[in-house]
Amino acid sequence: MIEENVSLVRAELIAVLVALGPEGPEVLTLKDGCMLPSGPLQTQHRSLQRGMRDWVERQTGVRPGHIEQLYTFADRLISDDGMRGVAVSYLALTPYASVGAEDVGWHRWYEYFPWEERRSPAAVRYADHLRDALREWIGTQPPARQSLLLHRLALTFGAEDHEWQDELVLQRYEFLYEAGLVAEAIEKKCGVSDQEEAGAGRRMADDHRRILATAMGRLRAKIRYRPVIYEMMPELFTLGELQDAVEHVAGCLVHKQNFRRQVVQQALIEEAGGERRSAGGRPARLYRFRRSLMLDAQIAGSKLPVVRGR
Amino acid sequence: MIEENVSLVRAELIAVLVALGPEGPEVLTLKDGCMLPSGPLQTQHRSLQRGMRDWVERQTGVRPGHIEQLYTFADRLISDDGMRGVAVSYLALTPYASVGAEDVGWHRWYEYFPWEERRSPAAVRYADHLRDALREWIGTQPPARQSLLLHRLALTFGAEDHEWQDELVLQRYEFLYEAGLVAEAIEKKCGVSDQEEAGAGRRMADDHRRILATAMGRLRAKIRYRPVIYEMMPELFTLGELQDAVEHVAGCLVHKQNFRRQVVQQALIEEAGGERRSAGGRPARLYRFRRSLMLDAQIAGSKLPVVRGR
DNA sequence: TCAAAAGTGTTATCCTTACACCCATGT
DNA sequence: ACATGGGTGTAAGGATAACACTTTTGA
Repeated sequence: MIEENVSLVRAELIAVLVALGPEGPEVLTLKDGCMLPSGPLQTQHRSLQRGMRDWVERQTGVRPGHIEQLYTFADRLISDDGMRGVAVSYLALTPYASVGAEDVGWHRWYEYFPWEERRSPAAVRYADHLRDALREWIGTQPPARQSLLLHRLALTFGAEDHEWQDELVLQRYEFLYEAGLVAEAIEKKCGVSDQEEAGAGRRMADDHRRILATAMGRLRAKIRYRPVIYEMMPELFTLGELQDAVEHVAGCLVHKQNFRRQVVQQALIEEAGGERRSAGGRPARLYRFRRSLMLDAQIAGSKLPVVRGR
Repeated sequence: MIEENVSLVRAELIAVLVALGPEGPEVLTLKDGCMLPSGPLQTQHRSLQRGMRDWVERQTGVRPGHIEQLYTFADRLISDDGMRGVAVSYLALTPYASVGAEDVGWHRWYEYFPWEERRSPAAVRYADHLRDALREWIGTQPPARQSLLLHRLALTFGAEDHEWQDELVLQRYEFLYEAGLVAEAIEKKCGVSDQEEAGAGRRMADDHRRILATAMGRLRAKIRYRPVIYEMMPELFTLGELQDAVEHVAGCLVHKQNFRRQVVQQALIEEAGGERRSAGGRPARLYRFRRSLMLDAQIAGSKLPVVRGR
């Protein structure tokens, strides 16, 4: 019954698990930071999502919480066994959990995308440096393409009265890839991987870093209009910690007073009673996310004031 | 090299092509309105998107314009040949084009989701009727579930000071499906398809109507913050026609004066010179979308004032 | 002359932004 | 006493919603 030309494929499931570590968002990886948890769809898997959960738990012991499909793509290359692959990628958010297994661990996502961290002037300078490198590369391109490329540069990296838009993570990564400024592109071209070489940011296997970029962009876009940040918070948290979480994910600073007001106005969180004392400063009240409103939260949406300035 | 348990699957590509017909949005269908264009990924296809385009053009002769991936899911059932399927669905927008082939044609999407058309009081009444039917069904459910279901009803169908949200197309369809109020669910349960029976809206094969609902929800959400509506407009159009298009897609009315002002402020369109005279009334100026701004449009976004009231 | 649709201008309201300031604690 | 982070109030600015009104056509 199988028609001519119809290719059977192996379906690969790839997961980007994100949690908030002590110093910002981290991704769950295998192979010492080089791979995302992944595995083929198996016969016993009753759905794609189930299959993904299964692989993540088997490989890392971590249970994904909030799950969302990211993107599906076909492998560029035919693998050894002549079989083609279709990869379905997922984003999953979870509270921070320790992992035991060998070679499995959390890595700060700004290790992979250092130019996306813009909470300090030094970090912004790194992005500026990359923008210059890109501009230089554009100079080497056919003149006819240059004006379009420069425009694209302005839109993605913020220049000529365009603002830096934090959700364009994938677009920036792809631009750097095209310009040969990330390790994966260099290897693809030269055939060699000179270990820790010229490329910007830490590399990953295959197109896993591309998938990570997709996840990051999606998450940054989403926290602005859906209260997904709470999926990554511990049971109890202070408003300061919540703000910190948002700033780390968004990669930019937030106006404190307005943030607080809007968050409490949403009424998605409630005071838990009790406070947390940190080193120096007034103790902060503890809050908890109102789980009973999960349904509303999924549907209704809520915007966080991710704005400039402290 | 193939491991135990690893299932090979056939990858199916499914397309929802939407265009604006004379009386609102229409979907491109096969089999006299019962199926979406679709076909398996083939060896010669260089990417999923390419494969989808290929099938659409082969089956219908129509060229998809703006394309966007919707969702990927695994078939619930194993098909005759014991092979499992993974379906990747796409949304594509195009200007209205006539089709020649047999059994191929455009169908108004409100044929499939009559309750989503809310531009007239009569149409709103139909949605109200369905809400009542759902409430009745909820009464037959286990008491423990009822309060949750009622809450969900309020959120999705708008009740108890919740507003009707036009982008929740899928959530509403799924709710109706669960309650056995659409034809597909009735057939699944009884095993028979009594032709044009009790179910609300026109039925489709398999879960194609579910995919259509996903597409509709996505499109409705998107026109609010990205100027995708222009992908469906003809080369030249008047502001009135543009507003009509938005209203038909969103399924609700828009404030005329504010719509116009915001649209021209966006500066994404330009006057084309010349006017169009319709039956009665002052002739309207013609505009065209500034194709040179496509790049900005894709990235920057632009919001349309989709609000209540005429 | 009237209905119908295009097009312009102005006002009220709300939400966002920004700033100024007080409070409680550790050192 | 003062540095640090928590917490509150309030005024300026901008975007949106709503309204009233003029213009140009066909019947």
